[in-house]
Parts: sequence; C-alpha cells; structure tokens
Amino acid sequence: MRRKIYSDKKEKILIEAIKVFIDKGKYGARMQKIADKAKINKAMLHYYFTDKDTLYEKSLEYIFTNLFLRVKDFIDEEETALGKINKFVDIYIDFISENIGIARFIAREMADGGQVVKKVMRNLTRQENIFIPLRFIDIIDRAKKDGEIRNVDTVHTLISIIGMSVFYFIGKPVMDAIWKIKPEEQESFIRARKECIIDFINHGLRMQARGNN
Amino acid sequence: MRRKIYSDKKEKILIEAIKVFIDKGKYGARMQKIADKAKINKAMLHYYFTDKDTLYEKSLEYIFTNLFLRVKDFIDEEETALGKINKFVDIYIDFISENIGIARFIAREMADGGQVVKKVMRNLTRQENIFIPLRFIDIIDRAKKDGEIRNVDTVHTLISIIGMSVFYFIGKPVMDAIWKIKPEEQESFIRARKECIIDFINHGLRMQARGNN
DNA sequence: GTCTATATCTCGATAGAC
DNA sequence: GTCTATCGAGATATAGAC
Repeated sequence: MRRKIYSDKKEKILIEAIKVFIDKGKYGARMQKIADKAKINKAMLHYYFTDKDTLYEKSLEYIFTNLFLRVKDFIDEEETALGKINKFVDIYIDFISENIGIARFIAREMADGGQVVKKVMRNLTRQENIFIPLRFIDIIDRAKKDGEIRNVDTVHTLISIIGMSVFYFIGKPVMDAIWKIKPEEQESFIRARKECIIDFINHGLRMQARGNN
Repeated sequence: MRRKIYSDKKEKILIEAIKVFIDKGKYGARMQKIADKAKINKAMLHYYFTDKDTLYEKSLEYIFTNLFLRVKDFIDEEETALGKINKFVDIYIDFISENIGIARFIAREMADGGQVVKKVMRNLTRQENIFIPLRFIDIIDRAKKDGEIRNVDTVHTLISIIGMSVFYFIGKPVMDAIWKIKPEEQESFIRARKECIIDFINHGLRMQARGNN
C-alpha cells in the first residue's frame, strides 16, 4: 500500500538523519554525523538534500507520512465513536513506543515554533486528502449528537486525549527516573499506561447510565 | 518568603538567558545575544557563569525553584483530594500561560534527554525538602483509600493530569494553527482548556454516586 | 569587576578533480 | 554520482590591559 517516494539511498539517509535529529535536535545535529551513519561523505549529503534545513524538513515529512498512513487505515472502519477513540489511543501509543524518539522529535520541533511541521502538514493534507485531527473532531461531534458521550468541548477533549497519550514519551528519560521504572518493567508500564488512559477516557466521557453501572 | 539566591545582576542575566534559551533552545542560543539583552559584554557573562552549560543549568534551576515554590504554597492547605487536584490544574495552567515559553523550555530539555533537569531536580529536592510529584502520589493514594475517587492507577493518573495540562502549551504555535485560534480568542480558549480538564478529571476519577448524578 | 581584542575551533557548504 | 580538500562564517572562550 505504501507508495515509494524515495530511492533506497535517499531513504537510508533520511532514516539515519532522523536518528541524529532525535538524538541532538535540529541545531545540535551535525551533518558530518549523519553522513557517517548513512555511510556516505558529507558532500553527497548536500548533493542529495541541498542543505540542513531541507534535510530536516524531509525528515519530518517522512515521519508524518508514515504516522498518518498508519492512523488512516483504521479510522474508516465502522465502530462506535468511543471504540474509535480507544483504538486511536491503542495504535497511537504502539506507534510512539515502537518509535520512541519520534515523540521527542516532534515535541522539540513544536517547542521550536513548529514552522516546519506546519508546512509539512499543509503539504501532506493536500496530498493525502486526510487531516487526522479534523477527522477526530467529526467523530467526537457525532458521538455527542448520538448521545454516546457527554456534551464536552470537542477540541479540548481531543487535545486532552493526545496530551495524555504522548506526554509520557516526550519526557521519558525524566519520567522513568522520577517513577523509578526499571528497564525490565517498561513494557508492562506502557501497557498499563494505555489501559489507564482508555479507562480514564471511558469514565470521563461516557454518558452516565441512569441507575446502573 | 522567597529566599534571594542571586545578586540582582546575576538574576538579570538569568532572566535574559532564559528568554533566549526559550527562543532558540540550548544549542541555538547565542552567548552574545544573552549578553546583549542583559546589557553586559560577553566576557562578563563568562565571568559570572563560567560557560554555556553552567548558564543553562542555572537557568533551569531558577525556573524550577519558582515553579515548585508556587505549587508548594497551596498543596498543604486542607481540602479534599479532588479539590487539591482541581486547584493544581488551575494554578499550573495559570503559571504556564503567564510564562508561556517555560513549557517549551522544559519540553525541549526533556526531549534532549533530560540530564540537566534530572540533576536540577535532585538538588532541589534535597534543598527544599519537597518533591511535588511524590506529594501528589500521596494525595491520590489517600483519595483512593477514602473512597473519594475510583481505584485508578496512581502514577498513570498523575501523568495523565500533567499531560493534559501541559500539552497544549508545548505545541502552542501548531495548536493555534490547527484549531484556528485567533489572538483575541486565546484568553477564553485557555479558560475553556482549564474548565474542560477539570471537568474531565472530575468525571473520570470521581467515585460513581449510586442513584443520583 | 569591566572591556577589547583575539585565539581557537567547529560546522555547513562548495569548488573542482575524477 | 563520488570524493578530497578547503573556504569562510560564526561560535565559545580567554588573555590581558585597565
């Protein structure tokens, strides 16, 4: 299903560039380091991606393309709104914990003002004809109308859901230190994280059943 | 009540350094720029704070000292646990929205691996004999025992609360673009953010009353 | 404590041969 | 397309006069 956008060599460069950007940030990243990891020399790096800004932008674009395509697949499946939201949390956290640096990459970019991410999202929206956040707005709105969830503020609820899902991963090294999570406990910690968020959402949003529950 | 830790001059430097770190990040920040804004020359900057790493660390320490002292004041006041949590969200969001860059500063530091923030927190914990996150653990634990809130996972619930509170501010420029928040709407948006989080928490955590509501 | 001048170095980018 | 060598900007940090 995935369209091949880049040649193998360019893709290899992007993958290594992303690792270095995750590790050091846009300004801390070194072109030399990226070239080394991609096993090419620095001149070739500039040959393929012109300059650092371009490489950074293409790296973000690569990340978002994969993320959006992943979410897109399930979002159209028929289900209840709460089911969709639960599944979103499930898939989203899986994606982030498998690509543990990506939350940090995006967080840093946003903290930098998010100019590049805005540009990438604009392009991607046009290309893929899908803009995940707005699709979720629809889902929540409809669930309210159908009486499936309480009459909450749509946008703020969505921000809360994403914030809960992503925050731990942004601050992972610090979080793990504060809560004394040992390496061998990480997997179960993330599983519990998921369950707790979904439980929180279900109790926080679901229309109160009158009498029972 | 606040102890004076730094001379006026050093404090002035720290305040300006924080602004530049917020704007450009640790690696993007320029010592020259900080010196200019603090109205001293670059040599004096090194005279007072040795090098960039030290200045960065002291900047973070300054931020956390103020943040912790602010939260410390109310946390001892007697109240219900849900009341404390609600008030925490209230004060926390006020602090962040008044110091809009600080969330970004901390987010970036955490994305960088959080080594410095860990060190600062360790020192501060010793000094102030208070470590806010652990105090909140106690609050939530007691509320569970008292039957005030449901039997949720304590740590994950706390992470969720902080994540909901802080996430919008980390990604503010991008968020405002996605949700089309105009400058004149920001104040009411933040007010609504606060209300929605508190509402979410209360519905998500409170023990279900049997029969009514 | 203050300031000018400068040493030293690192990095992004490119020229130019192959 | 590939690679070596190098340029030149711009950064941190400091020496040394006052």
